[in-house]
Amino acid sequence: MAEPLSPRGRQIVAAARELLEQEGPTALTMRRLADRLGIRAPSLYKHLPDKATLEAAIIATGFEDAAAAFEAALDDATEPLASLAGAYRTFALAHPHLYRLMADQPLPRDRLPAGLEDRTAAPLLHATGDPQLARAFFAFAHGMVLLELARRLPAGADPQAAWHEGIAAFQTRAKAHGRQSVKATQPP
Amino acid sequence: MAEPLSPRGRQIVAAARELLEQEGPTALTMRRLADRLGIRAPSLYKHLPDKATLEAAIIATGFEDAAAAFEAALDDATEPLASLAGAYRTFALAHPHLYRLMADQPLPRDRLPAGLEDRTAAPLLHATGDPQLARAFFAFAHGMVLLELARRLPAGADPQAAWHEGIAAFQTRAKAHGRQSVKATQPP
DNA sequence: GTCTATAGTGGGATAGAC
DNA sequence: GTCTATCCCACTATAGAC
Repeated sequence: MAEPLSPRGRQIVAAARELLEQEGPTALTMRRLADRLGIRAPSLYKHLPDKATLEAAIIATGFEDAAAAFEAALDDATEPLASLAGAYRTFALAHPHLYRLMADQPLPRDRLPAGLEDRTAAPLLHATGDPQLARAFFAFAHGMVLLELARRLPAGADPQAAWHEGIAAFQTRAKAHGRQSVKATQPP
Repeated sequence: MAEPLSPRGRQIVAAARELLEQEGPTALTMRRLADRLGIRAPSLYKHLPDKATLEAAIIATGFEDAAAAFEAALDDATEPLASLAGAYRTFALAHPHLYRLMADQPLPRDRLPAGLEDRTAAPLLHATGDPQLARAFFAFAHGMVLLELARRLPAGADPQAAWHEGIAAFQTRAKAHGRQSVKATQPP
């Protein structure tokens, strides 16, 4: 689905991601990007067909990084769900504009490498052991991160405490699921 | 903080909300709004100082509606958290563009009626009995709604099942809090 | 309360020369 | 691979007449 980019194309994507992360989505224009590369905007179109392709390529690099971070968080974790939540939060708060580009809109799945979305989701599925619970926990983490980024929690609120409450709630639920599964596979 | 609007100003805000809800945020321009009202864009500025004021006024009407819906959901509910989650989801899915305008960005608190944000949050605080848990549940509901609106759950996924998992997790946690509170106020 | 005219800014993208 | 020149679009907002 996704046409491979030339080396120059990848340079452009890297510069675009920097621009987005440093100055936000409104700064990500073909003109500003060209400025940063020391060329003129029309020259970009020799390497990329359009802006949508550029954004999809940025999103893909974000998913690669996120997947790696989530996989690392799961290694040797004594509390997988808590570790994963920490990695999720760290990634999103370290890359707020990138995170929003990745998560705020329908995924341009046709323009992403095959399997990348699944790879990013795999650690969470492993940590929860249940797809529905994974989705619910995903929603919680996504919501917390967006509330933090949009400064929507009350001024005096301690986000860490809210994270802790949510993680605890889902850990309990995950253990309940675990017991159910074990019971179900054992004779009565 | 917020200057009261003239009757004509309120008509304009109502038309703007319709436009936003029906055609999305990119359609909410002063020109399109004027078209809908049968006037020219510059005429709008006789009734509203700028677009930010218009958006804040739309947001305020959304909060009024949401607060009323949440309060109704809590009346006579046997499962307050589940009832509130249902009302939250119903509101957001019925008004997707409005919801995003209300929730995706820092609140223009200076331009909103005093107390409106607190009134909207009150039912959730009542249902959870704990501010941190309320924030965590808020994040879950917010995240679920955004994942649904952005079609970010896998194609075959059943959002209802994920909602159910999350609600169950937080209900358990709320009951644990309840017991703790009771215990704490009773002699050992 | 509405209009016309217009300023000022910015965007994505193409054609064709070098 | 880069350039200049350019098209066409859209937006917020103001000034001043009626």
